[in-house]
Amino acid sequence: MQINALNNLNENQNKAVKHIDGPALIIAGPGSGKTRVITSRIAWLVQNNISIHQIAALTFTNKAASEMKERIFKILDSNPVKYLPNIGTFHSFCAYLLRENSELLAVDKNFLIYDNYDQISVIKRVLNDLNLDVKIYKPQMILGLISKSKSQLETVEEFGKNISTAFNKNVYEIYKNYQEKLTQSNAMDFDDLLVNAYFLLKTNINLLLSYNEKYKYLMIDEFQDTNFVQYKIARLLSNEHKNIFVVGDPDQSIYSWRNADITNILNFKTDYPNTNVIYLNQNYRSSQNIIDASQSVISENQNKYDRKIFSAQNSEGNLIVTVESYDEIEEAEKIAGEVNKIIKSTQTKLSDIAVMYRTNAQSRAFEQVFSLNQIPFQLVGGTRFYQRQEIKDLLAYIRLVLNLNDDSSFLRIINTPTRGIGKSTVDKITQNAYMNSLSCLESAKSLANDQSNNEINLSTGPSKNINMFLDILNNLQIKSENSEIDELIAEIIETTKYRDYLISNLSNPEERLENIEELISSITNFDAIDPKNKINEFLESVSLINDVDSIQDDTERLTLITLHQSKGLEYDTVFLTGLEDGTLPHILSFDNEMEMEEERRLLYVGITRAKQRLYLSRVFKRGGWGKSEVKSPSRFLYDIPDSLVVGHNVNKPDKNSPKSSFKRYSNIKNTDVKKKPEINAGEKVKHPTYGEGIVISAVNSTDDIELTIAFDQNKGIKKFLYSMSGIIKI
DNA sequence: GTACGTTCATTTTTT
DNA sequence: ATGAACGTAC
Repeated sequence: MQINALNNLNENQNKAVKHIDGPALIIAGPGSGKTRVITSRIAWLVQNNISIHQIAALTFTNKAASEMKERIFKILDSNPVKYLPNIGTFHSFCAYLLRENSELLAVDKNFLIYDNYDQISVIKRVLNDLNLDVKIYKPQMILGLISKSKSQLETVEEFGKNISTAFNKNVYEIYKNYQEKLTQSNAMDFDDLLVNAYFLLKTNINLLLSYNEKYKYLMIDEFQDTNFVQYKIARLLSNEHKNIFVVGDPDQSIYSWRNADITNILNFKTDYPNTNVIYLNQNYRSSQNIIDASQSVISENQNKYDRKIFSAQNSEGNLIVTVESYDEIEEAEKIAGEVNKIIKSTQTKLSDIAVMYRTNAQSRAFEQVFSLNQIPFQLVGGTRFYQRQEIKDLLAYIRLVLNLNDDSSFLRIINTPTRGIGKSTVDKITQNAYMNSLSCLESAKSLANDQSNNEINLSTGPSKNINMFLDILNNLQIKSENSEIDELIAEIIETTKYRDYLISNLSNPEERLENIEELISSITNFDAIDPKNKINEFLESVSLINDVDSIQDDTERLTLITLHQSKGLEYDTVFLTGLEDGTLPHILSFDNEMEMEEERRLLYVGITRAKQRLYLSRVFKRGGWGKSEVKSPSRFLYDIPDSLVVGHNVNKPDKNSPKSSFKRYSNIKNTDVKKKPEINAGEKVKHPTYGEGIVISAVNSTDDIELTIAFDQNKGIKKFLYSMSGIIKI
């Protein structure tokens, strides 16, 4: 077997790759080739007669897993890798373990994986059952507490033991009911996958031994983002052979809100006494200027891993470019222009360019403007394909047909399309289900048919409608048993008149119909490991992978991606956008020092994705929910030295004043606002592009004046920030 | 009881 | 933009 991956490794990388016996901890900076080291090591092991099946490689994100598979695939030049369940995320690996050994658990092999949407729907139902206020017991927050407890391997009972406040007592009740509902629906949430896999291995010694025998070598990428359960699972899997090889960078830890635990790295050496620790501080990715900028940002953190990253490149590279725009549309337009310029004047391809942002909502403006400018792009995550209403509806039908206990799906589609089963009937169904420990479907069936037995009564109209719905389900079930999945979907659309519903009730019906077509083709083309189990495998991939938008690598596209998802990736040119206080750092981390440091690491991750060109973009005003807010520059921008930046630097106007005059964690003033004369409604003004107009209104905002101006001819009414607009009085 | 229009509040990151 | 909550018409 010809293996080329081991060429061109430096001394330390080589040492890491060839360190075979016992535990190894690789602390590596950005761009040091972490994934490359892992894949090279796998290749090297294979070269030394270890079967690829004896190696388990666990990653944190799907992207990382598929990247790794792709690389291994290239190195080994053969394709069993594609289907290997032992190279993947922790979650998919655990789901695999659980399904393989479902007979040891009290669960059906085809358990469902409840995603965030399903989880929230369950929590809301529980709150309804228990008569608790959604405003106080915010579902997302409750889920956070439950997740935290689970990832500490605490049981529900243990959670219940340590409660002092009335609030926590209710959280405990919610948690208990939540878990019961999941069990009843034969479903697991993301944390259950990990927890159950852990207990499965922990309590079945023979099983554990067999997996220790099976997986002789264990690799973990992005180790800084593992949580407690994941670490415990890793310990079990490496229990016998102790060939555990982990790679991580504490400065890139950005998932603490998901209970990622940095102490896993710190304790590693204690837990594995013979650990070989290798540091990789040389950066092979970025130019010196980019590295310098990243260092200047990260070095302001108190909790910093102390080390010096140095570049493998000789030249300093391009200066970092700042982009300043009026609002998010102009930001997207300027970046679109810059992208076109780069494509025209350099060798850079669209696939070498990424636009990154803090929150998914920020992708909207880019989608709009790039579509308009015919710049092909690929949206990673975002309002994901599988989160779309019409897709969720159809998947809910499929899920319910396969598993009648799936209450989340039942409640989603019981009246979608509307079929005369309104809120009060649904309330009765869930109430009856709660009181008699029934699934919602059973509850509905009994309410509609044997009314004598229940305290709750339905009148004839809703009863008839429920039975109509049950008939539809029955027919679909029969259909599902003797036809292909695309026929089932066609049948669903047919019998529910979903198309009519969609056209008359939802926005953008054409787009939604296209999405349904895409769903059908992606199911049809889905490559199942076990073809007989195709639909279940597909549903699992929908919950766990959720990433189809990013699989299309056949055409040249620019990438739109959140900073979180960008981890582990690299691009020739990176546009970091939304560098405003409140966006990055996000406003919700303002009063928490730890979270603020994590936001800083997030920017660090973003900066270090760039190889050659880095753009830092911010706006003066960002729209949210109808409203629009004046934004100050991100406080992090002030940490990047002037000398590294070309364009308008936030530091420049303040050049002579000492930096300490600037209060880091307090409200920062927009220093870029020019001194301006008064301007009032009714005055005549001139704009550089739109020409002459009349001020309709002039409203003072934090640091500026918001102008609404009506222009001559057909240019219409436009809004500006005075300091940015170039508007002059005439 | 249901459908449908209006109003009001919401406001991160992901497996 | 989206969903819950409320009011109104059938």
